[in-house]
Amino acid sequence: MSPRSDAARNRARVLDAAQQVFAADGLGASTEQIARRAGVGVGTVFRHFPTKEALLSAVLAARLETLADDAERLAEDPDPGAALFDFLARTVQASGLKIAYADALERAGIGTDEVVAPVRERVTKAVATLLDRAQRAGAVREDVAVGQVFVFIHGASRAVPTITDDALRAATLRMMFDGLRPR
Amino acid sequence: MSPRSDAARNRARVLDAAQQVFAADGLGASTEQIARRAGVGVGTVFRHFPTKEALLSAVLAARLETLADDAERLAEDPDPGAALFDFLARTVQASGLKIAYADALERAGIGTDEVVAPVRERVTKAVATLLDRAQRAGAVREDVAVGQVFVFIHGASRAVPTITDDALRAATLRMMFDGLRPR
Amino acid sequence: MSPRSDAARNRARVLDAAQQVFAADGLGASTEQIARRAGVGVGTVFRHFPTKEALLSAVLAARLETLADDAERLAEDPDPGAALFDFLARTVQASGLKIAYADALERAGIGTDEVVAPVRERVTKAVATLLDRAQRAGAVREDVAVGQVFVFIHGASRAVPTITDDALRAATLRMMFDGLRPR
Amino acid sequence: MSPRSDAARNRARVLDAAQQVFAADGLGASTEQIARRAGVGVGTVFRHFPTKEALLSAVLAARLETLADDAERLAEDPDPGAALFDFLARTVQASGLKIAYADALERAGIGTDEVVAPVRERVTKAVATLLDRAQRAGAVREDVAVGQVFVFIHGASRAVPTITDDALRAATLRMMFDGLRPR
DNA sequence: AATGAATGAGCCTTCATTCAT
DNA sequence: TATGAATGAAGGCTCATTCAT
Repeated sequence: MSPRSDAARNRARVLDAAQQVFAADGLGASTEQIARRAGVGVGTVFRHFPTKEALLSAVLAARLETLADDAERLAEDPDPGAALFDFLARTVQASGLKIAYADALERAGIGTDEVVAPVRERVTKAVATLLDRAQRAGAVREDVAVGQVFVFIHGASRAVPTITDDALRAATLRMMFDGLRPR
Repeated sequence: MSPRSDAARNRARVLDAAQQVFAADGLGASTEQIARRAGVGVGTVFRHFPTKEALLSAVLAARLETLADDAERLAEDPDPGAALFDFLARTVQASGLKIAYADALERAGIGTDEVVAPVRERVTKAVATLLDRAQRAGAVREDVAVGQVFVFIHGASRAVPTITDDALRAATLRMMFDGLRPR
Repeated sequence: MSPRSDAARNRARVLDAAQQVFAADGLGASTEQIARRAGVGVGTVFRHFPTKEALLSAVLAARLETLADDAERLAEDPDPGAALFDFLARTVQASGLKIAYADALERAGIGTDEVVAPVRERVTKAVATLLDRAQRAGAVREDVAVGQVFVFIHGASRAVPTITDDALRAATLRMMFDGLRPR
Repeated sequence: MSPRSDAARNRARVLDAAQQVFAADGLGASTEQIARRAGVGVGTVFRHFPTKEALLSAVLAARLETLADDAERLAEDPDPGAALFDFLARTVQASGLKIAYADALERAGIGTDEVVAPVRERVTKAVATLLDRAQRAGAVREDVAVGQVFVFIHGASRAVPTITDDALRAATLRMMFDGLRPR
């Protein structure tokens, strides 16, 4: 909290706070609120992220970074089918973001910017690999394109977390992604 | 025409305008804008819907009303499986609301109020019937509950309309709902 | 002050307040301050003048309107020389605006907009007439162009009002404008 | 080089930068911007000039210092009339400050402080000498006081530099100062 | 002495809501 | 009942100033 002591730490705290607040209150949450949650002044938020959009982009990028990590790690899983569906489940269930993530995914302009674009490409590539392997293993329909997988993620991220019962939520998630399997 | 009917007409115009504006610009659209679109003053909007939330509720209720109508009509369809999936596709593809609808569905507080609750119950009942018949006909998994159907609707409404290519959108929709079918 | 009672009156009050406040505290004065002076809420200021620039333009336009009126009235004066110098003195001495007026005159972008442009043209024309007549009467150098007259006005408006002694201020003003006379 | 001279060099750089930035962007320019231009951190700016006002004063003082130098040098010119008018023209045309200079001159509080006061007195004295000599030589009206000369400088500094055409600007300047000459 | 991150007051602007007409 | 002007709380953002390093 002391000035200068660690700018990077503050940046991270703001990012964290933003993640939580956006998740809890939607993208409309005020910068003030985020600053409070991060334990810093508004000015600090704006110093690190000059615009609300920039903050949003950063949150989204951080989120996608994690996704990419997950996907890349799973690309080496011996069971390609399980790997893909694991990835999907983990992604949707991931604590925290939820709404903000999905919201951001669909907001025009966000996700197109220079901060997010590279990460997005990385995730896309990783998921494409996951998908390809799953298809070769016969665990996923042949006619599924990566873009569709992201639509599934988007939809599931939005809707499924609204279920509070753990078992039911898991079941619904599985069911929705079952649409990707061969019949 | 009597003042009574004048008022009724205005109410309808506002509701219509709200539907369009929310669909086009999101729930953040200003009341002013809705009034302009409806060709009335802001005051009139507030006379009919004392709060933005009330307006939202009314829009949602109207939307659900249509859904219920659809569902009830389809309940008499000779092919129960087709009936359910027709209903789902129609619901998601329905022009207009889309995002606003889904947004509203998940906003806490909305959909729980006295305006929406009854309609919601009606839709639920109608969809339950549709679902039950489809299950009896073997077109849908036995272990699906109505609640889950709504989660599917919610997710699909959010994500699928972001696809601009008509054929791809339809295919994705079908694929997602395929998760409801028996394997 | 009551809503609706007289929107036009409120607009005028805001304009008046803006004039005074800008004159007293410079163009940087806050809208809040202007609202307070006008006895209205900030929202009202923005309803009438959607932007600070718009308010500035309006103030400037109002000011120029008065100038144009003055100039046009004086164009019929039997003594062309006196007419021009009267106009100049009156313009500079005019209570109120002072700083804001001159500031606005030089701010790029302001004075070029659609609100100010027409009035500006009107003043220019009127002053051109005044100048022309004064030159024909031999009261002003032949080689003076209207543009230069405005530069004189601008400079004098800025500097002369800083003199508090009435007689000295008048004398200085006369002296400065003497530069326009034939030698 | 000793820390002493380091500090001195920095002070000068800041002053220089401030001069340029104020001239280019007006007194509203941010301290950050000035620091950047000077190639130092904001902290350094504030170490040397604890307040924006202090910085402004310093800039003004530096400017007046130059003026005083000019005036004192010209006091020995064999042609007293030419000397005064040369001084006036040079002062107004002086690249750099222009607007900021004039702004500062009229802002209450600035120019009255302990930093500026002494220099101001020095300029005043020097200009008084210049004026006196010019009057004795019959190049300037008898009834002109030093204060009025400064008002002329102020007004001309504000208005004349807005003219972009070199010849026209010079002519206008001459014309305005002609007001000081005997008729 | 220099640095620049942190701070928070303050600015412009938007918008739901009220209420005189 | 309809209207739209008025209101003021909030929101995003800027900037002078402080202070740990």
